[in-house]
Amino acid sequence: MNQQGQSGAAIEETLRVVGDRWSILLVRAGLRGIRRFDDFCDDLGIARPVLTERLRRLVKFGIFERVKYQDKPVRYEYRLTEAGLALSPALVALVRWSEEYSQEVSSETTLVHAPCGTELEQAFWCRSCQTTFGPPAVRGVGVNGES
Amino acid sequence: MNQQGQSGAAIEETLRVVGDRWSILLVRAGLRGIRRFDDFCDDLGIARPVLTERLRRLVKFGIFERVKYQDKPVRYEYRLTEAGLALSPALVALVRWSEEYSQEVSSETTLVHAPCGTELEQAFWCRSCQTTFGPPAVRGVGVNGES
DNA sequence: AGACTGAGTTCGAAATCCGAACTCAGTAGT
DNA sequence: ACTACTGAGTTCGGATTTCGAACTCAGTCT
Repeated sequence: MNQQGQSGAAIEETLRVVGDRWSILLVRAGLRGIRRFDDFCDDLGIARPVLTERLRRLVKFGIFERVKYQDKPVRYEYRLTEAGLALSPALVALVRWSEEYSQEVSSETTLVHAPCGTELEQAFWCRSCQTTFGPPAVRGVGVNGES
Repeated sequence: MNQQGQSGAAIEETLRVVGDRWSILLVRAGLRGIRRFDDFCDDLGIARPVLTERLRRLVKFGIFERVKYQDKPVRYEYRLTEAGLALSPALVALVRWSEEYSQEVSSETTLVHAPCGTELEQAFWCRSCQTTFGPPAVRGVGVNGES
Protein backbone atom coordinates (compact mmCIF):
# COMPACT_ATOMS: atom_id res chain seq x y z
CA MET A 1 0.00 0.00 0.00
CA ASN A 2 3.04 2.25 0.02
CA GLN A 3 6.52 2.45 -1.37
CA GLN A 4 9.01 3.17 1.34
CA GLY A 5 11.49 0.43 1.93
CA GLN A 6 13.70 0.39 4.99
CA SER A 7 12.40 1.93 8.15
CA GLY A 8 9.03 2.59 6.59
CA ALA A 9 7.25 -0.54 7.65
CA ALA A 10 8.33 -0.48 11.27
CA ILE A 11 7.30 3.01 12.11
CA GLU A 12 3.98 2.56 10.43
CA GLU A 13 3.20 -0.44 12.49
CA THR A 14 4.25 1.48 15.56
CA LEU A 15 1.97 4.35 14.73
CA ARG A 16 -0.87 1.95 14.19
CA VAL A 17 -0.40 0.92 17.82
CA VAL A 18 0.60 4.13 19.47
CA GLY A 19 -0.59 6.73 17.01
CA ASP A 20 -3.91 7.77 18.39
CA ARG A 21 -4.96 10.48 20.74
CA TRP A 22 -4.85 8.27 23.84
CA SER A 23 -1.99 5.79 23.72
CA ILE A 24 0.79 8.29 24.25
CA LEU A 25 -1.19 9.92 27.00
CA LEU A 26 -1.60 6.51 28.63
CA VAL A 27 2.13 5.97 28.52
CA ARG A 28 2.62 9.38 30.04
CA ALA A 29 0.15 8.55 32.79
CA GLY A 30 2.00 5.27 33.33
CA LEU A 31 5.25 7.17 33.75
CA ARG A 32 3.53 9.38 36.28
CA GLY A 33 2.77 6.29 38.32
CA ILE A 34 -0.82 5.67 37.39
CA ARG A 35 -1.68 1.99 37.19
CA ARG A 36 -5.32 1.35 37.80
CA PHE A 37 -8.22 1.38 35.41
CA ASP A 38 -10.33 3.97 37.15
CA ASP A 39 -7.34 6.20 37.72
CA PHE A 40 -6.47 6.25 34.03
CA CYS A 41 -10.09 6.97 33.40
CA ASP A 42 -10.31 9.90 35.80
CA ASP A 43 -6.93 11.30 34.97
CA LEU A 44 -7.33 11.40 31.22
CA GLY A 45 -11.08 11.67 30.91
CA ILE A 46 -11.06 8.78 28.45
CA ALA A 47 -14.26 6.83 27.87
CA ARG A 48 -14.24 3.46 29.59
CA PRO A 49 -14.83 1.25 26.57
CA VAL A 50 -12.07 3.02 24.73
CA LEU A 51 -9.73 2.64 27.68
CA THR A 52 -10.47 -1.07 27.80
CA GLU A 53 -9.68 -1.51 24.16
CA ARG A 54 -6.61 0.70 24.24
CA LEU A 55 -5.07 -1.03 27.24
CA ARG A 56 -5.70 -4.40 25.71
CA ARG A 57 -3.91 -3.34 22.59
CA LEU A 58 -0.99 -1.81 24.45
CA VAL A 59 -0.66 -5.02 26.44
CA LYS A 60 -0.77 -7.05 23.28
CA PHE A 61 2.08 -5.03 21.85
CA GLY A 62 4.15 -5.28 24.98
CA ILE A 63 3.95 -1.69 26.15
CA PHE A 64 1.95 -2.34 29.29
CA GLU A 65 1.53 -5.53 31.26
CA ARG A 66 -1.56 -6.56 33.15
CA VAL A 67 -0.60 -7.60 36.65
CA LYS A 68 -2.81 -9.13 39.31
CA TYR A 69 -2.31 -7.17 42.50
CA GLN A 70 -4.93 -8.74 44.73
CA ASP A 71 -6.86 -12.02 44.93
CA LYS A 72 -9.90 -11.62 47.11
CA PRO A 73 -11.77 -9.82 44.47
CA VAL A 74 -9.36 -10.44 41.62
CA ARG A 75 -7.97 -7.11 40.52
CA TYR A 76 -5.49 -6.21 37.85
CA GLU A 77 -3.43 -3.13 37.23
CA TYR A 78 -1.39 -2.01 34.28
CA ARG A 79 2.31 -1.37 34.41
CA LEU A 80 4.67 -0.11 31.80
CA THR A 81 7.07 -2.72 30.52
CA GLU A 82 10.63 -2.01 29.57
CA ALA A 83 9.45 -1.32 26.03
CA GLY A 84 6.86 1.07 27.42
CA LEU A 85 9.46 2.95 29.42
CA ALA A 86 11.57 3.14 26.30
CA LEU A 87 8.94 5.37 24.76
CA SER A 88 9.91 8.17 27.09
CA PRO A 89 12.39 9.82 24.74
CA ALA A 90 9.62 10.18 22.18
CA LEU A 91 7.34 11.52 24.84
CA VAL A 92 9.93 13.98 26.03
CA ALA A 93 10.48 15.15 22.49
CA LEU A 94 6.78 15.75 22.10
CA VAL A 95 6.49 17.60 25.38
CA ARG A 96 9.41 19.76 24.40
CA TRP A 97 7.86 20.49 21.06
CA SER A 98 4.57 21.32 22.72
CA GLU A 99 6.22 23.79 25.01
CA GLU A 100 7.97 25.52 22.20
CA TYR A 101 5.49 25.52 19.37
CA SER A 102 2.07 24.72 20.62
CA GLN A 103 -0.17 27.69 20.50
CA GLU A 104 -2.39 27.95 23.58
CA VAL A 105 -1.44 28.18 27.17
CA SER A 106 1.61 28.45 29.28
CA SER A 107 5.07 28.15 27.98
CA GLU A 108 6.69 27.59 31.28
CA THR A 109 9.60 25.28 31.07
CA THR A 110 8.57 22.04 32.61
CA LEU A 111 11.31 19.70 31.50
CA VAL A 112 14.59 20.09 33.25
CA HIS A 113 17.74 18.18 33.98
CA ALA A 114 16.89 16.86 37.44
CA PRO A 115 20.32 17.23 39.09
CA CYS A 116 20.82 20.86 38.16
CA GLY A 117 17.43 22.21 37.13
CA THR A 118 18.56 23.54 33.76
CA GLU A 119 16.18 23.42 30.85
CA LEU A 120 17.15 20.45 28.78
CA GLU A 121 18.04 20.14 25.18
CA GLN A 122 17.62 17.02 23.19
CA ALA A 123 20.31 15.62 21.02
CA PHE A 124 21.71 12.47 19.55
CA TRP A 125 24.85 10.89 20.70
CA CYS A 126 27.40 9.12 18.55
CA ARG A 127 29.51 6.84 20.64
CA SER A 128 32.23 6.46 18.07
CA CYS A 129 32.64 10.19 17.48
CA GLN A 130 31.88 11.03 21.11
CA THR A 131 29.79 13.97 20.06
CA THR A 132 26.23 15.12 20.26
CA PHE A 133 24.49 16.36 17.16
CA GLY A 134 21.06 17.42 15.98
CA PRO A 135 18.51 16.02 13.54
CA PRO A 136 20.15 17.42 10.40
CA ALA A 137 23.07 15.05 10.88
CA VAL A 138 20.86 12.02 11.08
CA ARG A 139 20.62 9.84 8.04
CA GLY A 140 17.64 7.57 7.76
CA VAL A 141 14.52 9.44 8.77
CA GLY A 142 14.54 10.86 5.33
CA VAL A 143 15.99 14.12 6.48
CA ASN A 144 18.29 13.79 3.52
CA GLY A 145 15.46 13.94 1.00
CA GLU A 146 15.54 17.72 0.82
CA SER A 147 15.84 19.05 -2.69
CA MET B 1 -11.76 17.00 32.38
CA ASN B 2 -8.46 15.98 33.94
CA GLN B 3 -6.16 16.97 36.74
CA GLN B 4 -2.62 17.40 35.53
CA GLY B 5 -1.32 20.88 35.95
CA GLN B 6 1.87 22.03 34.30
CA SER B 7 2.84 20.45 31.05
CA GLY B 8 -0.39 18.51 30.87
CA ALA B 9 -2.44 20.92 28.83
CA ALA B 10 0.18 21.57 26.18
CA ILE B 11 0.94 18.02 25.26
CA GLU B 12 -2.69 17.15 25.14
CA GLU B 13 -3.39 19.87 22.68
CA THR B 14 -0.41 18.73 20.66
CA LEU B 15 -1.67 15.19 20.57
CA ARG B 16 -5.04 16.41 19.47
CA VAL B 17 -3.27 17.84 16.42
CA VAL B 18 -0.58 15.32 15.76
CA GLY B 19 -1.83 12.26 17.57
CA ASP B 20 -3.48 10.24 14.89
CA ARG B 21 -2.27 7.55 12.60
CA TRP B 22 -1.42 9.92 9.74
CA SER B 23 -0.05 13.24 10.97
CA ILE B 24 3.32 11.96 12.07
CA LEU B 25 3.62 9.98 8.87
CA LEU B 26 2.84 13.13 6.92
CA VAL B 27 5.62 14.95 8.73
CA ARG B 28 7.93 12.08 7.94
CA ALA B 29 6.95 12.21 4.30
CA GLY B 30 7.54 15.97 4.38
CA LEU B 31 11.03 15.38 5.73
CA ARG B 32 11.62 12.92 2.93
CA GLY B 33 10.90 15.71 0.46
CA ILE B 34 7.33 14.93 -0.45
CA ARG B 35 5.24 18.01 -1.04
CA ARG B 36 2.38 17.36 -3.36
CA PHE B 37 -1.08 16.12 -2.64
CA ASP B 38 -1.04 13.11 -4.92
CA ASP B 39 2.42 12.15 -3.77
CA PHE B 40 1.37 12.09 -0.13
CA CYS B 41 -1.58 10.08 -1.23
CA ASP B 42 0.41 7.48 -3.14
CA ASP B 43 3.24 7.30 -0.67
CA LEU B 44 1.17 6.75 2.43
CA GLY B 45 -1.90 5.14 0.97
CA ILE B 46 -4.07 7.61 2.84
CA ALA B 47 -7.62 8.23 1.64
CA ARG B 48 -7.99 11.52 -0.18
CA PRO B 49 -10.68 13.10 1.96
CA VAL B 50 -8.68 12.29 5.06
CA LEU B 51 -5.53 13.74 3.54
CA THR B 52 -7.40 16.93 2.71
CA GLU B 53 -8.64 17.30 6.24
CA ARG B 54 -5.33 16.37 7.83
CA LEU B 55 -3.27 18.78 5.76
CA ARG B 56 -5.71 21.56 6.46
CA ARG B 57 -5.35 20.95 10.15
CA LEU B 58 -1.58 20.73 10.06
CA VAL B 59 -1.48 24.00 8.15
CA LYS B 60 -3.80 25.58 10.67
CA PHE B 61 -1.46 24.60 13.46
CA GLY B 62 1.61 25.83 11.66
CA ILE B 63 3.26 22.52 10.90
CA PHE B 64 2.90 22.67 7.16
CA GLU B 65 2.39 25.67 4.92
CA ARG B 66 0.44 25.69 1.71
CA VAL B 67 2.52 27.29 -1.01
CA LYS B 68 1.46 28.16 -4.54
CA TYR B 69 4.08 26.78 -6.89
CA GLN B 70 2.47 27.48 -10.25
CA ASP B 71 -0.13 29.89 -11.67
CA LYS B 72 -1.38 28.60 -14.96
CA PRO B 73 -3.57 26.07 -13.35
CA VAL B 74 -3.19 27.24 -9.78
CA ARG B 75 -1.42 24.54 -7.84
CA TYR B 76 -0.36 24.36 -4.25
CA GLU B 77 2.06 22.17 -2.41
CA TYR B 78 2.71 21.59 1.25
CA ARG B 79 5.99 22.33 2.93
CA LEU B 80 7.08 21.79 6.46
CA THR B 81 7.49 24.96 8.47
CA GLU B 82 10.17 25.47 11.05
CA ALA B 83 7.77 24.10 13.65
CA GLY B 84 7.19 21.08 11.46
CA LEU B 85 10.90 20.43 11.10
CA ALA B 86 11.18 20.72 14.86
CA LEU B 87 9.11 17.58 15.18
CA SER B 88 11.97 15.51 13.86
CA PRO B 89 13.44 14.63 17.25
CA ALA B 90 10.12 13.10 18.20
CA LEU B 91 10.01 11.30 14.91
CA VAL B 92 13.53 10.01 15.31
CA ALA B 93 12.70 8.79 18.78
CA LEU B 94 9.71 6.90 17.43
CA VAL B 95 11.67 5.38 14.58
CA ARG B 96 14.32 4.27 17.00
CA TRP B 97 11.74 2.75 19.28
CA SER B 98 10.17 0.99 16.33
CA GLU B 99 13.44 -0.52 15.33
CA GLU B 100 14.12 -1.78 18.77
CA TYR B 101 10.80 -2.91 20.08
CA SER B 102 8.32 -3.24 17.28
CA GLN B 103 7.49 -6.83 16.65
CA GLU B 104 7.19 -7.57 12.94
CA VAL B 105 9.72 -7.16 10.23
CA SER B 106 13.30 -6.18 9.84
CA SER B 107 15.36 -4.73 12.59
CA GLU B 108 18.09 -3.39 10.40
CA THR B 109 19.54 -0.22 11.74
CA THR B 110 18.32 2.59 9.60
CA LEU B 111 19.21 5.62 11.66
CA VAL B 112 22.84 6.56 11.71
CA HIS B 113 25.06 9.52 12.37
CA ALA B 114 25.53 10.76 8.83
CA PRO B 115 29.21 11.77 9.01
CA CYS B 116 30.45 8.46 10.37
CA GLY B 117 27.70 5.93 9.82
CA THR B 118 27.51 4.77 13.42
CA GLU B 119 24.16 3.79 14.83
CA LEU B 120 22.95 6.68 16.88
CA GLU B 121 21.88 6.92 20.46
CA GLN B 122 19.49 9.45 21.73
CA ALA B 123 20.13 11.51 24.77
CA PHE B 124 19.42 14.81 26.40
CA TRP B 125 21.93 17.52 26.69
CA CYS B 126 22.36 19.89 29.57
CA ARG B 127 24.27 22.94 28.51
CA SER B 128 25.13 24.04 32.00
CA CYS B 129 26.49 20.65 33.07
CA GLN B 130 27.90 19.93 29.61
CA THR B 131 26.73 16.35 29.84
CA THR B 132 24.35 14.04 28.13
CA PHE B 133 21.92 11.99 30.15
CA GLY B 134 18.96 9.69 29.70
CA PRO B 135 15.26 9.88 30.49
CA PRO B 136 15.59 8.89 34.16
CA ALA B 137 17.35 12.16 34.89
CA VAL B 138 14.60 14.22 33.37
CA ARG B 139 12.20 15.90 35.72
CA GLY B 140 8.85 16.96 34.36
CA VAL B 141 7.47 14.22 32.19
CA GLY B 142 6.38 12.55 35.33
CA VAL B 143 9.24 10.13 35.29
CA ASN B 144 9.59 10.94 38.95
CA GLY B 145 6.16 9.60 39.85
CA GLU B 146 7.49 6.08 40.37
CA SER B 147 6.60 4.64 43.73
C1' DA C 1 -12.03 17.59 -29.76
C1' DG C 2 -10.34 14.27 -26.55
C1' DA C 3 -7.18 12.70 -23.10
C1' DC C 4 -4.46 13.98 -19.18
C1' DT C 5 -2.90 16.35 -14.64
C1' DG C 6 -3.22 17.86 -9.99
C1' DA C 7 -5.88 19.11 -6.21
C1' DG C 8 -9.28 18.49 -4.36
C1' DT C 9 -15.15 17.08 -3.27
C1' DT C 10 -19.05 14.16 -2.87
C1' DC C 11 -21.05 9.89 -1.81
C1' DG C 12 -22.77 5.95 1.04
C1' DA C 13 -21.02 2.09 3.72
C1' DA C 14 -18.10 0.57 7.63
C1' DA C 15 -15.47 1.29 11.64
C1' DT C 16 -14.64 4.19 16.00
C1' DC C 17 -15.80 7.10 19.48
C1' DC C 18 -18.52 8.77 23.08
C1' DG C 19 -21.31 9.11 27.78
C1' DA C 20 -24.35 6.86 30.65
C1' DA C 21 -25.98 3.02 32.66
C1' DC C 22 -25.31 -1.70 33.82
C1' DT C 23 -22.72 -6.11 35.58
C1' DC C 24 -20.22 -8.92 38.63
C1' DA C 25 -17.31 -10.42 42.66
C1' DG C 26 -16.16 -9.37 46.86
C1' DT C 27 -15.91 -6.20 51.14
C1' DA C 28 -17.63 -3.18 54.91
C1' DG C 29 -21.05 -1.42 57.85
C1' DT C 30 -25.39 -1.99 60.59
C1' DA D 1 -29.12 -10.46 56.11
C1' DC D 2 -29.51 -6.14 53.82
C1' DT D 3 -27.55 -2.32 51.90
C1' DA D 4 -23.91 0.42 50.12
C1' DC D 5 -19.52 0.60 48.02
C1' DT D 6 -15.27 -0.61 45.08
C1' DG D 7 -12.82 -1.70 40.94
C1' DA D 8 -12.73 -3.46 36.49
C1' DG D 9 -14.82 -3.87 33.21
C1' DT D 10 -19.37 -4.55 29.42
C1' DT D 11 -23.53 -3.07 26.93
C1' DC D 12 -26.18 0.25 24.72
C1' DG D 13 -27.58 3.71 21.06
C1' DG D 14 -26.20 7.71 18.88
C1' DA D 15 -22.60 10.83 16.94
C1' DT D 16 -18.24 11.26 14.60
C1' DT D 17 -14.43 9.51 11.54
C1' DT D 18 -12.75 6.75 8.22
C1' DC D 19 -12.74 4.55 4.06
C1' DG D 20 -12.64 3.60 -1.36
C1' DA D 21 -14.44 4.88 -5.53
C1' DA D 22 -16.12 8.06 -8.48
C1' DC D 23 -16.69 12.82 -9.67
C1' DT D 24 -15.27 17.94 -10.43
C1' DC D 25 -12.81 21.71 -12.24
C1' DA D 26 -9.10 24.55 -14.48
C1' DG D 27 -5.86 24.34 -17.51
C1' DT D 28 -2.54 21.86 -20.77
C1' DC D 29 -1.00 18.64 -24.41
C1' DT D 30 -1.59 16.25 -29.00
